[in-house]
Amino acid sequence: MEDYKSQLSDEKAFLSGYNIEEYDRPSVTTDIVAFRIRTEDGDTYRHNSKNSLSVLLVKRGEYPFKGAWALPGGFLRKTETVEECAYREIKEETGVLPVSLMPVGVFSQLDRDPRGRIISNAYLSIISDFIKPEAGTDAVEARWFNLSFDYEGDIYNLKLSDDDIVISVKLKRLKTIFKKTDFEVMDKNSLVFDHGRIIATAITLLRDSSKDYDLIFDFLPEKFTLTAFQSVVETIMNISLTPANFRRKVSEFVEETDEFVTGAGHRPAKLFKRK
Amino acid sequence: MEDYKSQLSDEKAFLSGYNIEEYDRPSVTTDIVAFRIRTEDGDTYRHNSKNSLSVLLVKRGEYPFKGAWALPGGFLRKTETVEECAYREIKEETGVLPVSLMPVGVFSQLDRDPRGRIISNAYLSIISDFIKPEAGTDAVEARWFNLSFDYEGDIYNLKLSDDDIVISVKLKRLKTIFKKTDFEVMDKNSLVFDHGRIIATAITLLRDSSKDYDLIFDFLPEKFTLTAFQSVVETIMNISLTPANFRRKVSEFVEETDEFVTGAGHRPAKLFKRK
DNA sequence: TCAAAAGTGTTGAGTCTACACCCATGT
DNA sequence: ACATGGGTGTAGACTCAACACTTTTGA
Repeated sequence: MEDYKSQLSDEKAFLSGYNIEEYDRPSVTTDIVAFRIRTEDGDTYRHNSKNSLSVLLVKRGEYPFKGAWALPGGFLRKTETVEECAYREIKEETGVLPVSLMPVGVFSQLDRDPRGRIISNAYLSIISDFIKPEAGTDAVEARWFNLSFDYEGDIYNLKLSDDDIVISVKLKRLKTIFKKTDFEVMDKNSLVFDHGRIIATAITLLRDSSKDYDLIFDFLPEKFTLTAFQSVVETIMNISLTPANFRRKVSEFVEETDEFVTGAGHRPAKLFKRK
Repeated sequence: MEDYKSQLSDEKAFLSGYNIEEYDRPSVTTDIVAFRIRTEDGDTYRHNSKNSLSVLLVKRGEYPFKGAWALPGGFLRKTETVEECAYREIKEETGVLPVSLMPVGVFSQLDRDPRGRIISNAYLSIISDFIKPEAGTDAVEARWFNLSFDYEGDIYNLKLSDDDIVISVKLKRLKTIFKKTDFEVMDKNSLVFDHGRIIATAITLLRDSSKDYDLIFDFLPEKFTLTAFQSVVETIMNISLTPANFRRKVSEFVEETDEFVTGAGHRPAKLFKRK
């Protein structure tokens, strides 16, 4: 430490002569995989409504892949961190503040973008239906696509659909020395860039991180019924649970309120808060 | 999808006119937090040797911070992915192939490097003592520093030491909407750049990821005793375990061999393999 | 002989799962 | 009245921490 401090004036000289522009620099972007639980309407009397997990795609307004559906995202600016960039992009694109924003990984394959060397930092974002959108949304066409992500062995099938649009991606789960789950897209051209791979990685992270229920609350309003809570878990994990055991398991994470939901044609449900 | 395909020739025109150099681009580096279990020698008769967790630092040969200890790492090259860059750097610096290489996160604070806008992708690497170093090591001074990382409440203390050199960093654990554990360095100048923050994040990830024992095997040779296995877990997690229960818990992850370790002054220990 | 580590057995507390069962409601 | 979801109780299986105990060795 001492011999470094004695050289501070040399260091100043070095820095004033240093020109960062002389070195190779890639372009850096963020892409955001924004998740939302969409409530499907149907019979409301007696029956609870069903949920589905959806992800936000935007229609590209510019080349490359103009007109194709892709993840929202954009270039990193000079005066912001990567996290701030992700936050700004999702806010511009959806008009809402994301409840959470979690790093998914860095995607830097040489051929991932036809414009050249562009590195993407992917973020997982959760958008709550219970937070009102702000004004000032970008005028891009954005749609929530219902998502399914199933597997047989190492082969995964990602399906994004909204009305008549269906995007299907087949992926293979890889084991690498990089430990974290990684996927290889088997059928190219189904989703632009490497966005299929990014979404698959993000949904895997979402499922892994949901195990301690921490992320689950981000999909819920401040006060919720345990059935709503359970339904979000089931939707995300694509499993089904028994209510009796679920409510006991989560009891340590929630706190009763003295409010109830009535008018549903069955016994009123108590509202809970996060503990 | 269709209206995008009909525009392929427009897209070609766009791409041929596109000049990536016109846009802001940051410099991109990787920094590697390489961990190794160091066996401390002492009495060998009857007593098992003690382990300690250590991390690799290199003495900076260039400005800025010339002469200070820092994480190994370097700039991303044009023809490699971020992962390949991390792999190349750690190989050049230690002369060994890392057994694993796991992404820790992206560090992009505006003021993290005095040279200008430089984004670092941090990787956690595990170096096994049981893999022989290759030739062709860079001629930089590199040393393994013993690591301790304790906390009281939200305040964490990171200590790196080797012989007479002691580097101490005090950090605060943060709760953010970015979910993943993040730290803020409280006493600047103790470690150059934001390397204190990076190491704290990496050791937290190492401990979290060790819970399923997956990473633990990377510290071990192909065949090992259950006591050696337990000792690695204890060293990393900074806890102490009872052998009887440990061996039952890990039995599902390992497989017996018919070999034994003898000559230790007590009952021979059976060697196990990863299942 | 004996200290140290290797390894097995057991007990009691706690947790998890499946399922039976009652409660409260609005049409 | 009754179907539906809300909610509690409980028996048996399973898991886990603590600790007593036996085995094997080399100086």
